Amino acid sequence: MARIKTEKNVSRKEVIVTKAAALFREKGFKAASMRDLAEAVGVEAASLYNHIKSKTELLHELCFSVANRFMHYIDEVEAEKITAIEKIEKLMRFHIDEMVHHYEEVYVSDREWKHLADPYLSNYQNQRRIYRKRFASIIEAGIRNKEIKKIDAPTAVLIMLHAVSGIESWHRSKQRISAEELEENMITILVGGLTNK
Amino acid sequence: MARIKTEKNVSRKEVIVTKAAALFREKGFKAASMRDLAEAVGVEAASLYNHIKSKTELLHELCFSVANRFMHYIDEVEAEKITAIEKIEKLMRFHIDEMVHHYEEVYVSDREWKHLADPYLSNYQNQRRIYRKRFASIIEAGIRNKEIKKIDAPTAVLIMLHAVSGIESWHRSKQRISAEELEENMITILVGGLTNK
DNA sequence: TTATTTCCCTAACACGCGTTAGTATGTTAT
DNA sequence: ATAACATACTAACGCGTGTTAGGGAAATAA
Repeated sequence: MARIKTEKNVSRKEVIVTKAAALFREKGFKAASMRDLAEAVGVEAASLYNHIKSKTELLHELCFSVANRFMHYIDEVEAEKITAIEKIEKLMRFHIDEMVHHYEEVYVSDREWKHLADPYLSNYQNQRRIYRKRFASIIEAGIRNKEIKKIDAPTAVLIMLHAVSGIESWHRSKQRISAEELEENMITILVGGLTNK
Repeated sequence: MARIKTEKNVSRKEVIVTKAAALFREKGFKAASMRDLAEAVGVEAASLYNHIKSKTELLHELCFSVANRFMHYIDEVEAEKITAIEKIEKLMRFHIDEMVHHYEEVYVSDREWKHLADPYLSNYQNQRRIYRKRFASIIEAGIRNKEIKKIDAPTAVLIMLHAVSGIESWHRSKQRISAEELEENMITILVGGLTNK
């Protein structure tokens, strides 16, 4: 009889969630079937339901675990006594690291959250909106004390956040350059594009 | 009896393709059903098949019409006798305009091409790869004659192209700033981020 | 008007989906 | 060894999907 393999301190549910992230990333949430997932896990589809409540629950878990990580990090950064540019650089490095090291999860939560159902959907959208507002506030503070070019802060946030998702292509292209080089290049262009002079 | 309304010089098929773009953008290709599309068009699902061959054909048309526009434009730009930075600025402005004025199509072709079937899939992926290579070559030329910072060109391309897709949020947020302001801000940050000094 | 073509309808198909019920097997605790 | 539990299986459900067939209505051509 097949059995879901677990390593120490990893529940069977966590194994499923992880495999789901990879599958949702590859095929998209709607196109990925529970039978696909079962096969990836090495078990029959019905057996998954001993560990999870529904397919959507998998998406919840992915989206909110990612969202929480970003929320906690921006809490930290906001509290630090450093320049606006330094805050933005820290945030961007965090985004890049997350996209590099937790690729599947982050990608899925970024692209597939539309398929969440209320009340999770509105909740998620709210968190996203708030996060962007807080990011924009940092930029605006930087503009006021002339660290940063006079630009529209919300637009700058859009650019920053979406640029990071380009790392998807880096993953697919088999990492032609190292993660560190990737990070430095992105910081150079993006933070450099904001900085005054 | 219901009938698909057409204006002059617009075929019924074109009406369907346009509505499909809006629907695929809103729900995603897989989640959008032919019955949804039929309702949007004002007709029964089966009736659509008098005008189209399949659901996938709709995706083909969208993806390749967008891809062709970008390919033709980069042809033009490459042929011009202007600096690398000017070429990049022209390309970026084109990307932004396309994303602003043909939002649904461009968005769909950017996010849903995964659901194309071979041979269209490989064809599309190829075109994309080639386009990015050509874009990167322009950047590399700019680096050689010191117009542009010493950065990894393919990474810069990723950033540029993905940043543009942030315009999606601008569309959803009901266009707080004008399209022109949006464009100028994006150019300032992105082209500014590349430029040497 | 009549003949022809274009378009849309209803009905139905085969299929894949997420999920549940009921049962058997393997693991852990007594 | 035996009881209790966790986890897997098979079988099946109701539903929504893309698509086809065949017939009737509306527009166009004669």
